[in-house]
Amino acid sequence: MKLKDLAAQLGLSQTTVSRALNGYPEVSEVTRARVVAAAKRHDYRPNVRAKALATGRSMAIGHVLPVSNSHEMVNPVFADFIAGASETYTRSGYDLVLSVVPDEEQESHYRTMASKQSVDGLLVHSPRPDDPRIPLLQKIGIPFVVHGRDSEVADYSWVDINNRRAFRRATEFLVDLGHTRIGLLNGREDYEFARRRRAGVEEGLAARGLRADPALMYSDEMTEQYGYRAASALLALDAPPTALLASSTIIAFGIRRAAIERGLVLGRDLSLISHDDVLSYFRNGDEEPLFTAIRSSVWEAGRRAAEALIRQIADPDTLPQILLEADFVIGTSTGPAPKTNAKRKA
Amino acid sequence: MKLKDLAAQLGLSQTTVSRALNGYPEVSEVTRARVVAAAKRHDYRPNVRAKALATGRSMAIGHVLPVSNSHEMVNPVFADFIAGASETYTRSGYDLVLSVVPDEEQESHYRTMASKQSVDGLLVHSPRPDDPRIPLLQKIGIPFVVHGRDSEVADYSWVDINNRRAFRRATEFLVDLGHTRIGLLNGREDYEFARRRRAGVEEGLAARGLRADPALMYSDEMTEQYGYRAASALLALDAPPTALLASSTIIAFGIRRAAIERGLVLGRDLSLISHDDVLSYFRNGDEEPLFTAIRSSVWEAGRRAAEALIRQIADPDTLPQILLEADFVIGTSTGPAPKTNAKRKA
DNA sequence: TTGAAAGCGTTACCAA
DNA sequence: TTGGTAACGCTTTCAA
Repeated sequence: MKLKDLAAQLGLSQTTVSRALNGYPEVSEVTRARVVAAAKRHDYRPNVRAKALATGRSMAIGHVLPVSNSHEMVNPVFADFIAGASETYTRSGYDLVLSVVPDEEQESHYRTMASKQSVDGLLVHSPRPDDPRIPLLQKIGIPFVVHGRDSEVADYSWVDINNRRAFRRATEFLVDLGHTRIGLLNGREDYEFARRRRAGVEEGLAARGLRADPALMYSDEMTEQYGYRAASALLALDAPPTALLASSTIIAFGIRRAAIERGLVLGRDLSLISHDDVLSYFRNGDEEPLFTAIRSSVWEAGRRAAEALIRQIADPDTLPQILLEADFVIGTSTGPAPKTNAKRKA
Repeated sequence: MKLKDLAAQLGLSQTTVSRALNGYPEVSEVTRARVVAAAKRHDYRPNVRAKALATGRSMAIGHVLPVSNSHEMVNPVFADFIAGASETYTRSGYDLVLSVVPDEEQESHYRTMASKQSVDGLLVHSPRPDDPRIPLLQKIGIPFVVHGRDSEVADYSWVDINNRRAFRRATEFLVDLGHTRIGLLNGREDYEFARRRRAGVEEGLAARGLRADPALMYSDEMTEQYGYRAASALLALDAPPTALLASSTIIAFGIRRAAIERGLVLGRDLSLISHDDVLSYFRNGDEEPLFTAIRSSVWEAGRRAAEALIRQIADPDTLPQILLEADFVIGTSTGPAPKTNAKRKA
């Protein structure tokens, strides 16, 4: 059933039917009611492609997920973020066009999307410092919202986690448990989020009168192997850390492996806190565990980003804004610092 | 730059330019070369919407992810599956249109997609037994591939994990470690995958001369709370299980919580194997840990599903087929059965 | 308040 | 091997 047929059925012109269905004011209410009823009766749905061509709007929003080829893997937080966004899009009649693209093809992919005109707006994930995608999109003039941000001051709309505060809080939490040697297994510090996390750790230590020990701080691509190797190195030190902060779940897997190998029990011999981690809880035994809480937060962030983007598409003069700065830390296997420093063997 | 402009520039008709660019044979190679060069020079990209309208093909494939409202959450395996699919789509020029839809709106959502004609094919996730979506799609006549399957015999193309064999193997593995009381925290057994998992466990026990104990088998919506409550109940038994099989990562979280609360150490006091789980490894210390392996498998499954779907779109007469029956089990915190049955207190 | 007709940017049919 | 022109299904301008 297409517009033409429907119009013929009703003895009206396509124009009128189109207007009636799209809520234009210059249609008599009597006519509109008739049209709407008929449309419902015949289960008429406009062909989106034709509509898109005619209006110039595709009613679709693009999300481009970067995957590092080095470890071909999707960061799990994206799933919840996208789910939240999708929910909003569906409600507003937008489609979500997802593409998973290797890091190095990001920029060309954005160009393609823009010139194909297949989406009305874009959601940018995982920005890097001075990310070239951002000026590119600004130049192209396509509305976009960034999940994360590429620098301290950002002149675009973004949604982010308060990485600095989260890691500061986690650090203070550990110090208050009695830990004094706290290691950080960070992501690559040429990413803004990683810099902010490191800054948070340093602030937290300073706030408790401790100094950051560079020997306990690692930074690299977030892989399981990295977590394993770095943790192994740290645990082999004469004065090994009693607590570790991991910048991702994946890294935490590696840490876990290293700990198991040495016969260490997490939470007793070694405390572990991992951001965007879903393994365990600060608050043991709560009915609403933290891992549910964080996933909901990410979900919510996706929702807000989507809303902002839709608003921006509708009104391109919308000013850039901070949409959400969620504040959470997820803990896994934390406990007080052990009384002795004795290294254990597997 | 549109086709018209490009044609004008070249002093050719739109028809010829279009043909040259789309690889039609009836264009002289000289002309084609000229056209291709000019297109590249002007960075010409056809408008996908116009193309879609003209061809009737939208070059997009829809994935509809179900979320249960009860625990608003996305199953993490979808992320890898979709990433794999996306990779394939991108290479073939397809877009991936993702929608996350509450369970109860699935069917109407599929109808909408079909009548909007916004996608050329669909990927169906999480089928239920006698899933109404499947006859619906068959009736509509839109190509689709199912991630999972809704019954023992399926007359459509699907990709799935060999749930039965995986759980059978896991069970045998545990028995061989000396476990005799093995609990199962299954998903809802009105899903085919859960039935198959249960069958696998029963087969595994039978193969080792043991009988399944219904008192050790639970089945419910896969939530953390369920995992916690069921595990707590099991661990409070006079003869508690020494090993548990969890049907999902989320359930394993709950089990972990229950175990911690009772002071049990996983892998020593209680063995835990969880399907689609990424927490730990059968093969401790391997350089390629199993959790990487499983994610790659799921990724690969997505890739294959996508390829099959594209093939089916190109040739609607393609016969339904089984595309992959991946065979793996992921273990977390497994170890030999404890010598004593003494219950420990937290 | 309604309708005719001209786009929107392609592809595809039919002639040349 | 090329080109003219009618679709594709809708919106939107302009007239009535």
